[in-house]
Amino acid sequence: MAAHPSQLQQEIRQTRPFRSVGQEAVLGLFKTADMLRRHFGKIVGQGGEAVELTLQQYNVLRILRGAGAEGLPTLEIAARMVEQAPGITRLIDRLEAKGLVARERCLEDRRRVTCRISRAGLALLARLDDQINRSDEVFDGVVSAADLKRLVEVLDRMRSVLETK
Amino acid sequence: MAAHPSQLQQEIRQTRPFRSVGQEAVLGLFKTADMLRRHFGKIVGQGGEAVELTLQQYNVLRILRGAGAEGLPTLEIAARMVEQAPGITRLIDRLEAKGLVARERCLEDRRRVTCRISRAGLALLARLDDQINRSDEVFDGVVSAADLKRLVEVLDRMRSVLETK
DNA sequence: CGAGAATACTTGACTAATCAAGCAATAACC
DNA sequence: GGTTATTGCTTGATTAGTCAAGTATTCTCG
Repeated sequence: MAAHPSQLQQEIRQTRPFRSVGQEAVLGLFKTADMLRRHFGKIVGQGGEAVELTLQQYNVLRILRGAGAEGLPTLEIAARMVEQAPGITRLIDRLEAKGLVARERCLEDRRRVTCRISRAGLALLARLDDQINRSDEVFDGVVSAADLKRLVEVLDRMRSVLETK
Repeated sequence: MAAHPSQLQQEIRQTRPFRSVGQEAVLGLFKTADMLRRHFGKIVGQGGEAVELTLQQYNVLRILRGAGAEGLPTLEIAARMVEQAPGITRLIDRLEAKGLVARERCLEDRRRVTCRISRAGLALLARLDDQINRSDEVFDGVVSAADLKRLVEVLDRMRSVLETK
């Protein structure tokens, strides 16, 4: 059974078959995520001039836009990131240097630093919204809504397993 | 419908619902891949001493083990990587420095550099095999083989879309 | 066979990620 | 109220990733 090589096998020019579906799923996940990262990275990384963002920086701005005027402390941002960011301080340093985020020490708890998105940050996000929203729907027509929903559920279960590891 | 927040929404502490299933799938993919990367990265990154690997370095070694004694030219390795690696030369530099890979100029075409895995490289992979194979099956019991297969297919379709972008 | 294009890397300069250690502010406990 | 622990970052050192430009070798075609 399954004598012909899978699509992924061809993509990475692998002659031997995968050891298991589990392995193929893991590698497929890596490769798909990598391509997606590059796709979205290209969008946020071409603001021209000095307003190029990395995906992580973009994620911070999105989180801060969602948080509104009261802002969020640094580590709360880290906790909300899609991808872990141990270097959150310097990540935000760079956003502050570009004038996209403002920081100030929190008065109630002086250990904390409250971060807020600036007007320039909001403007930049607004400029990117269209392209990003369109890209979020890049799979429409190729993968059905039902399949996407199943995908989301499977990914949820996968992360539950990984959380404990 | 869907009044309660999704698992992913809770994970990233997002109050607003996602704009679409497409968006949720993309973010879920990023987050799952990030967790998987860290999980596998921990395995290959703890060889102790000076034999710690990154996932990318590990991938190169796996490719070279598969290629056998005749080895592979540098850019052919790059083409076979699961995740793109523009810095392939220096990636292999580091493997060579650790004595895990040997390189030599190809005689038929002197532009090429043939890379081969060393005995030490093979030994290192052998030491990691068990843990990696077990991790490839980390989802067994949580995600059915049928679901994994569907996942693989959906990911294949996603990458087909992204290839042209 | 000789000029120009293409291939296969390599290098330099810069940016970003990672881990461990450190420091100041607050909380918890006796 | 004084010590200890915890929290919330910050910094330093190291490693890795990215893009553009450069070099050597081979290929193509008149």
